[in-house]
Amino acid sequence: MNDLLRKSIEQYSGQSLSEECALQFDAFVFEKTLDKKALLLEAGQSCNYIFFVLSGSCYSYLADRKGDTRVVQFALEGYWISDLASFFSGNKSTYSIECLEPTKVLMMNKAAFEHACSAMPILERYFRVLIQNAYVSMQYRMAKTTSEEAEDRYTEFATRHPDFMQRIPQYLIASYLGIQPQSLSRIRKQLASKR
Amino acid sequence: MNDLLRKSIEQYSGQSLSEECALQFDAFVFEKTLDKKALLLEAGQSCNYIFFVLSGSCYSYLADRKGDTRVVQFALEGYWISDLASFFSGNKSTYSIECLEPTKVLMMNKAAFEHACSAMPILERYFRVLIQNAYVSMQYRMAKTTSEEAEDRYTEFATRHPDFMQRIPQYLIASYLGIQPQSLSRIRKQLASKR
DNA sequence: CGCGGGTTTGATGATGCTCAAGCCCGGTGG
DNA sequence: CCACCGGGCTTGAGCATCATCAAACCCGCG
Repeated sequence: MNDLLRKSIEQYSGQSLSEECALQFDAFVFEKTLDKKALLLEAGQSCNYIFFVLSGSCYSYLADRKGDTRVVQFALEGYWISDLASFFSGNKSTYSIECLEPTKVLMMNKAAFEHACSAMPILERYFRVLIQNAYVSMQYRMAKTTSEEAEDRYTEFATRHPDFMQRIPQYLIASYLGIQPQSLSRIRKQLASKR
Repeated sequence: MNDLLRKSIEQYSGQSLSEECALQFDAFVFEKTLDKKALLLEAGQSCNYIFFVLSGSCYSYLADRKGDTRVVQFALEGYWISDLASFFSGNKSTYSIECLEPTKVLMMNKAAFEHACSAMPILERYFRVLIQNAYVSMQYRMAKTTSEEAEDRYTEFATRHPDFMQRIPQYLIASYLGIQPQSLSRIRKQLASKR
């Protein structure tokens, strides 16, 4: 089993993963390598997999009414990414997922997910905690977004995710934060002159 | 067992609930009745319960840096509400929860939650799906909030939650949508004249 | 009747968007 | 090796949206 994944499982489940479970899990997933700009998922298709990023990076997004892309999530190594609504329901996905760099992912389909979860309680727990955390931080981010202004959102993002700043182009960060790339450029200029 | 709760469990878990499980579950929770404006939780305390609303309504909120309250979630009958980060971690809560009306809730503490989940797989599944759904719709709401403007957010909210509109004061809906009550008033005026 | 919470209305101003142009830099093809 | 191209970042000017400050209004309740 991949080391990043093992660490993730043990960290979030709070339990250690037996060799047996690790082997069993590996049978449920497979690996795929993608070029920069390749799509892991295209909006409108049904999303049949959840993806665990082994190396590289990607992001999910949707098109707003004007056709501009709005970033929903970034995923570097060690993150899961998918369109969960589509994955669980089988309906068409609303998001697309694109690679920012050459990327390696592990893929797991729904049947595998269900089997793995019911066969190994540690996994059921792992995914529950993972989603719980994601939900909690999303709720918090939402409250911040509606109450704070662009500059604060940017500085908070920058301090919470210094690793993202190095590898993700500015215009995508702007989109994620809900501001225009021009505005973000001005904000950065502001901040630079402040200190 | 309360009927609303039974329906909720059966709907989200996709399974029917045995009488035995129902009785077992009831042993894990207790009921409480609160006045309008009473607090189910005060920010800064640790949140020891998750609450299921049997009748009445309430909402969670936090104070932004200016001290204004920002609504995070509404809960009518049949909804769960809590500060999950605090509930699971034991840390101090960032949200407060207040009743909008005289309200009856079921309360379940963390030990009961863990026991119930491990004793009854249907519950583990129920809560996982519940949180999954909450996460998915939160993600979607986030994308909308950063891309659409106040009027669109309001009309979407109004059409998705007609039941909320009847019972929740405007200034709280405004807060939930991230706009000022004055602005919402003007938006409503606009919309009224449009048709 | 008067108080107070919630909603409305008006005037003004700030924040961030739009449209438009220029710049920087890495990649590609001649 | 250089010129060109294009994607991303920057800068400027004008404008729309929404926040802020302030006051009036409405209405249920003690």
